[in-house]
Amino acid sequence: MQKLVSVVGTTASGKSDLGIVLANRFNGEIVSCDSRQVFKGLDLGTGKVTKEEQQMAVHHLLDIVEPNGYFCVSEYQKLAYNAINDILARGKRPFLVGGTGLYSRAVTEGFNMGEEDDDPALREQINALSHEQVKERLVALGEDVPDGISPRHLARRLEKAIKGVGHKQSVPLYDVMQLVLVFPREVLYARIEERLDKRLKMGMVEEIENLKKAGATSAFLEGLGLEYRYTNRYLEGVYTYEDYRAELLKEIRHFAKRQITWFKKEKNAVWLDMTGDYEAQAIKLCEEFYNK
RNA sequence: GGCUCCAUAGCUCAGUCGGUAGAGCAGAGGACUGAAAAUCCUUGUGUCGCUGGUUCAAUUCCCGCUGGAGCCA
Repeated sequence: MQKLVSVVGTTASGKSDLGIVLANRFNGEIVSCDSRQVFKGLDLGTGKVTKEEQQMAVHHLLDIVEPNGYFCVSEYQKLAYNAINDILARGKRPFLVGGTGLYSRAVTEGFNMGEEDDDPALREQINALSHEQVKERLVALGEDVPDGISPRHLARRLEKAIKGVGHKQSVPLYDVMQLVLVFPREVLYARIEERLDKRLKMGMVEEIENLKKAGATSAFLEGLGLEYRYTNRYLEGVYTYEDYRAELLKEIRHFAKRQITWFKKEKNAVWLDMTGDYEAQAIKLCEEFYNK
């Protein structure tokens, strides 16, 4: 099995920078693993690497979807597999770098997603049902209904049950080592705040204002969450600037917490303490992994 | 200087017609295989400002004190 190093971590944990260091050190290329950076024009708000940084190492899977467009895990997985295999075929090393846990897991664990066709009509039909009705239908189909599952997840289960596409065993395609970048909580929160203010100063609000002018819908921006959702609301006059900043800051912290919860279950993971000499450690870990 | 109001969880506040108290937010933990920066779930003991009094019993009533807000001068 070919080797794949994956660099994950919370927002503002320094993934992009470390990715570039490792790619340069090991003759590698970066496969971005970020559900929002795939969109064109979402730059400051997603923390996308700059054009200059993209010169420092080859980056894949950035700017591949138009704003307002649809994108999902299965599509990501396909594209990521292609990018990784292409990099390997050219004798280089792939580095999966990004904070979208579901996407990275789809690749590192090899989710078996099959060839399920989108069925917007069915989804619409299910979305029209109440949470209780969805439960009843699942039970009627003989499916388990776990406690505390969110309405959206349950709806998706019903969609799968109706189509008869069950949960298939994952099939990993690569030998994976994952680096999970971690900061102590207080340090992370301070970094998040510092970075938000930096982005605001660099014109994040204007970026999103321009996206709106170019036709990005409120529904699209709202669905993206965080920077895009709250900046959109601010531009629509829902918040004062002060409340907008405070609210967004809080939501980014919540998001980071959810990411940590997710990463705690990652397999083949090494947690990298970012307050130490993490670059040297990461390089050493990669060397050991490649020589294994 | 006089009068009035306020003082309860990290924050904003509710409440106890006297039997030691509860919401929202924050914080913490968790779920999540085709929307994932999304979508959800769980979690609240704190000298009820301090002192004294009345009472079987006071955070709740009364006196005083301290701090804050307002009004009159």
